[in-house]
Amino acid sequence: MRLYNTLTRQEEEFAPLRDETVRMYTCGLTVYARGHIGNFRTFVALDVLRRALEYVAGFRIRQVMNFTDVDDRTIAESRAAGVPLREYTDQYIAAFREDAATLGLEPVEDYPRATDEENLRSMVEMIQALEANGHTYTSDGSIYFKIATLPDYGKLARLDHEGIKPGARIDADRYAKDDARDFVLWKATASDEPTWDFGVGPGRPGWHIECSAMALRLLDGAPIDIHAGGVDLVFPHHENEIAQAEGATGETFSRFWVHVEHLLFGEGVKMSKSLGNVFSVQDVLERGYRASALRYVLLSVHYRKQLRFTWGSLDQAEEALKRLIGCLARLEGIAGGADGQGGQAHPALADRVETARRDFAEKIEQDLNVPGALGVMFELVRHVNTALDDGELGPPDAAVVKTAFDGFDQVLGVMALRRAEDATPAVPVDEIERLIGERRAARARRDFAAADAIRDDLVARGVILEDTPAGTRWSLK
RNA sequence: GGCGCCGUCGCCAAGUGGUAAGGCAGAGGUCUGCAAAACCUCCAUCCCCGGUUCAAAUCCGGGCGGCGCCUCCA
Repeated sequence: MRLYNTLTRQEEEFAPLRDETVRMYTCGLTVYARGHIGNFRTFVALDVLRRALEYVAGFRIRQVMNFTDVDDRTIAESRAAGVPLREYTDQYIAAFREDAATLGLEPVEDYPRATDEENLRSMVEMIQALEANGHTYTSDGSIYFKIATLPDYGKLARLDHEGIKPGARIDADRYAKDDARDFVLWKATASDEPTWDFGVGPGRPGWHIECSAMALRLLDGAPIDIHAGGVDLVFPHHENEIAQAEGATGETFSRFWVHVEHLLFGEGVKMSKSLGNVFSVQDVLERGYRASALRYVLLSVHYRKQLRFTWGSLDQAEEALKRLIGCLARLEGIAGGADGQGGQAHPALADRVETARRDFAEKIEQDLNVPGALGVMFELVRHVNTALDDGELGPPDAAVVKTAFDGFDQVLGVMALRRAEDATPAVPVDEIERLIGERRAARARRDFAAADAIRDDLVARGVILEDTPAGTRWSLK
């Protein structure tokens, strides 16, 4: 598996350090609001990374994704809502889980929250280690990281001191800092804010410390294999995570850094809560699009390129997906078909399938070239459809092809999602089947008006009927 | 002002030195009670200008355009 590593700005061969198990930390949401589809672009891309490492490269996975449930925003919003912080963030964690399931994200092994006591304690321990190593100073009760004490500070983002934008609002804190880029580790809190006191004085954690501490605590120490997140986290968040973890332990924090590019909305500005141009997964669903189409869109651009999202892209994805699912449905009709006339396998097709499997894996192993892999899959779709049209594809072939598609979807996770959606149609399945039976009878007595009425009625209720040589097939709009 | 990424058919998007994958849309055809699906055929020389090379969308230089980071942010 080759992966682009932000640390070296190069593609490198990846393998886990220990036990064939990938120890991966993924920055999750700050839960002051529902995540938007830009956030989920990252999460879907990292889900594909996880699946590729698991099903293509064959590694075991131990992945941690955090929830930042304490910061200026969460505190401010929960206070505005008149709800305790924990209770306030609970609802957005629940929303995340719902959206993640809707998009078919594989659950990761651990979803720690910053405010869980064992996590706060490990943050305090890390701060104490940093103090012991001389990387900190205190100002107005807050503890800061002094970047001047770490010679290779900036190695990830590659920003030098002169790169700081003149006039930028670099000193947002009320507290005095020695250097504009010094950052807070533990923030002395106002009296009416949540406060914890586990050894470095009363206060709350700075944003960056939680990830360093939780990654090392939950992934058995440095170095972890992969640390990932959206590109906007490169600086300052990930740079500061490195400073904290390496300043405290003296060891490399993470071997690989993977960053997912932004999703841009419409004419091309990033989707972000602060810009107010956000749409959630639920918003997309409410506009009548399917989650599977959204996942497809999110998948269809390489993860290191900006993805320009438009509503039209969902329409295109929907059509592409129908082509894919249509082929699968035909295949299953053959595989389970009573009219299967037996066991002649087609070596030419078997070769095609084998080639496609190999090419697909090759694309994925090349820094997750999902669009390229989709191309491979669609070429196979065409060949399979042709064989199907010519009646040259029997049950044994169908099974082989079906297995290949299942393999593709272990990585893509989009067909299974589609299937799950179709499993719960608005019209009960037995009613659909009864109506198909009635229509068949109408057609048999050449009462096409009645037959068409049944079909039209079902279309109006979101169910599409298609007549094939093997019988009538239904699918959801 | 500093750093970085990107610019491929009407739309989306792979390809990064050997002569342009795939999806959507479109045109014509086959099949079909109709419809749909499917299949076949057609549909680009890669933002511009220079350069390197036997050979460049792919490398180098210069433009033009877009976006991101430098500040909370996936």
